[in-house]
Amino acid sequence: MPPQPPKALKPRKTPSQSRSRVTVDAIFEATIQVLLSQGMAGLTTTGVAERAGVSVGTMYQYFPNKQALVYALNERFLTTLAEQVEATCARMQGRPFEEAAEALIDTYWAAKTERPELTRALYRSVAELETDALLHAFAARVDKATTEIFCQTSDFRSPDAGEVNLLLTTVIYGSVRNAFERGLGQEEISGLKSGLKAMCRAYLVAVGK
Amino acid sequence: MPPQPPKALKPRKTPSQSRSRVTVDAIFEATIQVLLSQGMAGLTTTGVAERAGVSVGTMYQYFPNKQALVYALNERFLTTLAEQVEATCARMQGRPFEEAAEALIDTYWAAKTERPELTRALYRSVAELETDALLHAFAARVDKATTEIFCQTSDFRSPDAGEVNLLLTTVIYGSVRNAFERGLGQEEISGLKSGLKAMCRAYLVAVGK
DNA sequence: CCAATATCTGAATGATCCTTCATATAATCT
DNA sequence: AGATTATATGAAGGATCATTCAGATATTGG
Repeated sequence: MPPQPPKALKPRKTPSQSRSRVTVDAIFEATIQVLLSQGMAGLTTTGVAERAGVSVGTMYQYFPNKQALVYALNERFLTTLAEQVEATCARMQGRPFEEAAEALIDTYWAAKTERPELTRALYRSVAELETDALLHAFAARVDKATTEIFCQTSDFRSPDAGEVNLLLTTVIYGSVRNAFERGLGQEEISGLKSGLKAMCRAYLVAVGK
Repeated sequence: MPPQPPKALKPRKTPSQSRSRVTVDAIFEATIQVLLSQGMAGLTTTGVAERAGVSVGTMYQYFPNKQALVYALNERFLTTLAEQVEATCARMQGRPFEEAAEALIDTYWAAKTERPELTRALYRSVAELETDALLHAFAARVDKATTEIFCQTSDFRSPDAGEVNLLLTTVIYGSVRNAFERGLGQEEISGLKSGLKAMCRAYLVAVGK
């Protein structure tokens, strides 16, 4: 594999007939399954194809290479997450930021908790790809949505709203991830969640208008 | 490579003569260099050996396989970090927790900032290994050190000290990591650092004795 | 029903690269 | 110095896989 530019990560062809849409879905689901059971190291094109019940060639009709597959998978989930965050922000328009922050935490948490093992697998898979652009775009999109909330309803005094926004986003996102990467029990996890909320609330109150 | 048990991750042999200690150091440094320039995907045994100026066979005298090499590298850094954390905790014995928390943040931050690119590379490399045990041991060691501080000097009321400790550790560690994974400028980074401190402080004050 | 188009197949190719081992050189010890 | 142990060499073996392509099968539109 050539070191830097993995050719292209973009899909090769978009399905037009319904049977190919089924195929692509099957490939995605198979990728998830293999990722869950074998991890990124055990993810082979033939393995995924077999699990999906299609031939390798079919895979290559939609994804130019293996990494494009994992890339697309992550893109899918990040897009969904971004939409959920935007929805939460829209719903929280005009509410006090403490509430908005809590709602954001709930949103992240729910998204990651839905399939915890998959969450961990995806976190790992991202590390082995050229996903900087993807992650950056996601971060920008989320920042935009949250900034609107934090700026609109507020007149912060000391640090400006953008800074607070970056801090909250970073802390929330990072903490949620870290909470997942430790192998914690259910009680500890939910304890962390409410603790994180309390922390954000305390900070906002201390620094707030 | 067999899916699950990567044979052993333990070193094969410990150097006894001084020339072999030099060799092992060279291998470690070469691993770092390759990791920095090619990433985990471009890390090959022959590549590392070449960069280190030794033959592949030599590498295999000290590491049973490629992953053991990366494992050992991470182990080295985590051990150093754990020692630094313990030192910080020892130094902070008896001081108010707000100060202790700030000192902890400084310690983490300094460790990660020393070689930022290496930090990112190691974060990524860990994802592709069976490092659960390693990370768990590290987490336990750090938890132990910080717990002593937070329990000793304090009589918390509502959530118990252990919970607060877990929360702080998770938030600090996760936030530092996330701060690194965004590609931020120097000003934003240091803004985040002080913001994180303020947040921990606000939380501790709000919940504290 | 017949083109035209979309989708699928999977053996064969070829590249990569981890790992071994028989042999060589250097250090240490007695 | 001779024997023993430590360390180094790197070509060759062999396994794994990503990727291609020439040809088969299915769907659609006219």
